[in-house]
Amino acid sequence: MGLEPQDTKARILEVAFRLFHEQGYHATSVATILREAGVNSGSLYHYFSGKEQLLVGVLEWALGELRPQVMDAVEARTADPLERIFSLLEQYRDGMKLFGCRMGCPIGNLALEVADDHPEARQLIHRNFANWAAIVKGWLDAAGDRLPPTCNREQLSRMVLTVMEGAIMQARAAGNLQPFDDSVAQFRAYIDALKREAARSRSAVAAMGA
Amino acid sequence: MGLEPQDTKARILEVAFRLFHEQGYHATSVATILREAGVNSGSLYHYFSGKEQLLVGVLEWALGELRPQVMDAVEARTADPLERIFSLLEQYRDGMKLFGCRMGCPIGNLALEVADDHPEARQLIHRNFANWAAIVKGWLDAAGDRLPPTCNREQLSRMVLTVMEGAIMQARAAGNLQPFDDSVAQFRAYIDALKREAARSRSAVAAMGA
DNA sequence: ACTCCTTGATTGAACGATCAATCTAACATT
DNA sequence: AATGTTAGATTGATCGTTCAATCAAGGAGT
Repeated sequence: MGLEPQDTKARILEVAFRLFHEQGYHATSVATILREAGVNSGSLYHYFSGKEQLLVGVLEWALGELRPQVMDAVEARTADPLERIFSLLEQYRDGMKLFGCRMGCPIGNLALEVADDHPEARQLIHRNFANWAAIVKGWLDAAGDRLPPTCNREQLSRMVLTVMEGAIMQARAAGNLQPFDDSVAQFRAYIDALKREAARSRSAVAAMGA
Repeated sequence: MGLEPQDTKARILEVAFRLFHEQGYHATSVATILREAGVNSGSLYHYFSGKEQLLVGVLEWALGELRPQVMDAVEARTADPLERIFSLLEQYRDGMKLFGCRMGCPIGNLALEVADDHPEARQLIHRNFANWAAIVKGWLDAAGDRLPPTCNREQLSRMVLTVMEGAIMQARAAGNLQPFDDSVAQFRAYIDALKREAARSRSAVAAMGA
């Protein structure tokens, strides 16, 4: 074929990622991956020693996809660092709406399905989460004194991920976006409270300086 | 046998619930359920038309277990309605710690694994969540004017579930409880902010009345 | 008390389908 | 020729499910 050498492996990874996202890990058969990727079993087992290592490969691949596929779009669309958080949440919301409140977060799904049984996969899921939260923490840092000086921004960045994953889970169960919107509304109320607290802190410092 | 008629069915439900929780739905084979419950396949298919209907049975059974197995313990241990929320979160934390950050919430796991494919199961998962959140909303209502009058308590009760599920997911991925504790700490900061706001609102009303 | 019939529960071997994985042979490029 | 890659039939195990047979228990009729 006229395809370059690494093309088959990339196609396997993309298809596997998509199918794991759509159906879950256990519900996705190797045969289905092969069929949809247009690849024979020999090729798959040439690149991956088994289904479990394919999962590992997918999670490693996902690590590199987060920034270009998700975060760059958010940063391009929204300049304000705090609003970027809600822009990110809205982007996941759009995805949910597009798929009829299905599928949700590909990493989150795998976290609950395979984390207990596959240590290597668990570690990579953790790194995907840490990667996600680290970018959000960058935005929180960029917010400077718009957040209170006492605010633990690493903690808060994890909270953002918590809200997103919990909100998605409930939206899937409900079959509609209301639990998602409710959670985001409450989280915005929290951020607003933090902003007001920071404003009081700033004016107190200003009064001190005067 | 000396066993009453419904004993076999109950044993199947309990074992299936436990195995779905430990391993997930797809990863649990009917054969394993049969073996661990000490039941033959014919008996299972006498009570349930298939694995999918067994899942439905498990979710219906879980509906009735929430209050006696989970919520009653919280209400007995903690009287203050707002603190009951954190007592509930701590109870799930204890469970996670006991199992080495594994398993997590049985309903949450099924939500992400089967909600898309089994409409009847999705609806029951939703009812389990709604049941959980409704009890929490009862506590929020009982908090009276310790929360701001503008506070949407139904929204907030969903937020509590969001925090728990998101926190559990990250704790499983990390293999430790820090993301869980971080999320709860942030949520406590939010509740504290709401309490302060309510206090300001009360004193304002008092000033009006004076 | 005795037999007959029904009912619901249980047994466990067996089924076809599908699972992940393996194998050898062939292909492409260098 | 050597190496890396692909083709695709094939393996044995396991999957969810079926089904004819068995068992225990309880009326109904005599």
